[in-house]
Parts: sequence; structure tokens; C-alpha cells
Amino acid sequence: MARPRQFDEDHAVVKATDLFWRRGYNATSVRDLGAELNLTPSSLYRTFTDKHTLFLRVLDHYRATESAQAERWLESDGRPVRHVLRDWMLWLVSCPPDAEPGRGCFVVNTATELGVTDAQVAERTEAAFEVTRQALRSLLVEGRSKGELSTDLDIDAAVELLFTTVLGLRVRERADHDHARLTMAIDAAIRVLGPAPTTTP
Amino acid sequence: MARPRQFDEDHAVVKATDLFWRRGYNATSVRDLGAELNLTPSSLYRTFTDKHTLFLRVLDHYRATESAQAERWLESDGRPVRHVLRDWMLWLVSCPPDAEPGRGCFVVNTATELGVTDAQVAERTEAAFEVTRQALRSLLVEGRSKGELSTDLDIDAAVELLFTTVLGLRVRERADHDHARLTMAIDAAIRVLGPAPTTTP
DNA sequence: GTCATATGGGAGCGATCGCTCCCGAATAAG
DNA sequence: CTTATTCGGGAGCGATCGCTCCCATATGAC
Repeated sequence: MARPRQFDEDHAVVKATDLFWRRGYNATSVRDLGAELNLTPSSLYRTFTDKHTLFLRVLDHYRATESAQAERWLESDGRPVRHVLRDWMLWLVSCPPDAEPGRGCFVVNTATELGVTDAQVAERTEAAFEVTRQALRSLLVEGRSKGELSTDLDIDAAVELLFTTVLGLRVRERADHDHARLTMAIDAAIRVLGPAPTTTP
Repeated sequence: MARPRQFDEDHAVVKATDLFWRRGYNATSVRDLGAELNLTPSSLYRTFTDKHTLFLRVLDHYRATESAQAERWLESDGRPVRHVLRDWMLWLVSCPPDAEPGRGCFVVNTATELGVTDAQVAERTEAAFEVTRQALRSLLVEGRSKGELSTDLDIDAAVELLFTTVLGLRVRERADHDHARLTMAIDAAIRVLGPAPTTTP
């Protein structure tokens, strides 16, 4: 009934994510976005309402892709939970070789830049954090039920520490810290889970 | 030989720190700073050159106060290192009751907002990180020499994990996470140091 | 007092901000 | 075909950005 779009809306969101991720909310202008997405201001505003709404959508897109990918890493297909955890954390701090270094985590960057001042943003970052926390918890519960973790392990405490460590790792990746040191931190974090229980003979 | 200042330069830096800390670099305008410091643009620029230079000075001020205060927390006056470490981490995540919640750590906020794009800023955030890391290391070395920590403890690894945890805690404080959960994470982090070695009878 | 010097105050620079409006173009419904 | 509707493109809105310049003012050196 009218003229169709000449651009892919989802593709535009992907490119907007890249820009917001690298520069943050305040440092990314609508004109920057327009140039990156090949969108004129009119098209951008007609499609995404305004900058803030686009940012919320970008946050949702990020959660639906990156965070979902993290969940996939944590789905152990029968692999030892320590290996699953280690591989996931290593993946978290390994930026793709083609990408510029130090993008960190978009959710962490957003949470620190905007704090809790923006309710709609805070709601989304908090949800993303909670998903990660629950994924960690599921993994540990599974590890205990499989006998890989001691029944003495305080899972609530371990989840809190691992989750906090993950956030710290994301900051350090953004700050371009030495990968070897991040690996040391990761291996030390794994050791928090204690030695694998020996099956009583 | 000329007209003297009517404002205290250091006091202005303190107020600027408060503003940059809460809002970040990009979201803080020169006019905001002028209003907060009771400075006209001309005085502000004559005194601090420009916004970026003032920001660097604010970063240095923060390191000289907050980070120095952290170092003071870590100077154990013969107290058990586990207690020193725990009290310090608890202090890190406890915002002053009068202040608004969720300021986090100015260095962490800056590092995540600006990444490594700004060389002068990155230099300072990195130096602040290194100070914290070395303070942690000194504390653990002292703990080992006092026999409070096992000689089997891998101090390098423990430092990396504790330092990473601290950064994560700062993010979570900024995100206004539940204090009880942060305390759980802290206690779990302390347990990384292992049980106190029993003196062989 | 006289003069050189730095200050506080404020107007205002060009540029950019987020955003709006208008118009010709393109397409689907009738 | 005509018509209704949304599109892409772009000019440009008022506001704010970082920053500069000018000037009356206040002080120390002499």
C-alpha cells in the first residue's frame, strides 16, 4: 500500500549495536548512526522513534545475541562443568582477531556509563545480569548433581564470586589487559570450585 | 602582582571530580562544571586549559585520594590479612549513606566509558589499576610471611583473581546490586586464600 | 597614586546536538 | 489509470556543545 523500505531494519540494528558498543551512549550521535547505517535522519526517526528508543532496542538485540551465545557456551553437553566454565570465560575475554581490541561487554559498559539513572536501561542491564547469574547457577547445580563438584560447595556463594569475576574480566578486556593475566584469573576462579570429589572406593 | 583568585583551585577540582564521577566524561558539559564550581567559562579555561585537561587532573586527584585511601585500608597494622582484605572490599562496595547510590569506581567507570581510545586517560587508569594490584600483592606476600597463608598458595594467581573480583564489585556497586550478595562474593573471594595453615605441633 | 597584570563576568563564536518538517519518488490498493 | 501511503533525501529548527574574546575590576610592584 506504500513504498517499501530500501534497508533491512534488523541489519541497521546490528550496525547501531556496533557503534553504541564501541563508543557508548553519550558519545554516539544520531549523525554518526546515520552515517554508519546509511540512513537519513528522517528514516532513522521514522523507524526507531528516537535515539533513546533505538538504544533500548540495541540493548535488547545485544541480549538476544551475545548473551544468548553465552548461554549456549554454558550449556554443557555432558562435558565437565569446569571445562565448560573455563572455555566460556576464555571466550568472554577473547576479542575476535579481526575486531579492534577492548570493546568489553556492552551491558557492563552501559551499566557503568549510565548507572541506574535511566530506569528503562537499568531494567535491561539488570535482566541481562540475572540471566548470566542463573546460567552460572544452573551449571554449578548440574555439576554437583553429576558428582563433579563437592556437596560441601556453597553454590550461592560460588555463583556470586564467579559472576562478579566475570564482570571484572569484562572490564579488564575493555581495558586491554594482558590475556595471560586474565587466563590466570580465570584458572584461579575455577579453583574456587574446589577439587573434584573422589568417588569413594 | 595581579588580582588574586577568589576560588580555591583544589576545591574546584574536588567538585569537578564529583560531577565527572557521577555522570562520566561525555555527559558532563563545561557549563555543568561551571555551575557546580561557581566558575565562569573564562576562569575555568584560564585555570584548567580545557575540559580534557581538567578531566586528567580530576583523574589524578581521584588517584591521590580514593586510591590512596584504598592503600591505607590495605596497610595491615599487624591485623590478620584476611580481615584487612575483607574490610577493604566491604568498604569498596559501601557507598556513604548520605551520597546517592551507585557511583562505583571513577577509574572503572572511566576505563569502560573511554576504553583505550584516549592514551592519556588510559595511561592513568592503567596506573591506578597497577597500584591496586601491587597493594593486593604486598598484602598477600605479607600474609604468607606471617604464616597466615599457606606457602602452597599461588600468589600471582590469587592477586589476579582478587583484583578482577574487585573490579567486578565496583561494577556491581555502580549497578546498585544487593549488598548482601556483594558480601557473599567478598567472603567467597577471601576463601580463595585457603584455610589458615595450622602450626605444626 | 600609577601602572602592569591577572581576575570574574558575560556575550557570543562556529560547530554540533537531537530532532522535525517538507517534498519528490516509489509502490500497493482500487 | 488514479489515489493513498510510506519511503529516501535534505534543509533547517532551537538548543547546547566546547571554547574565545572583551572589559571592568581588583590587586601587588614601584
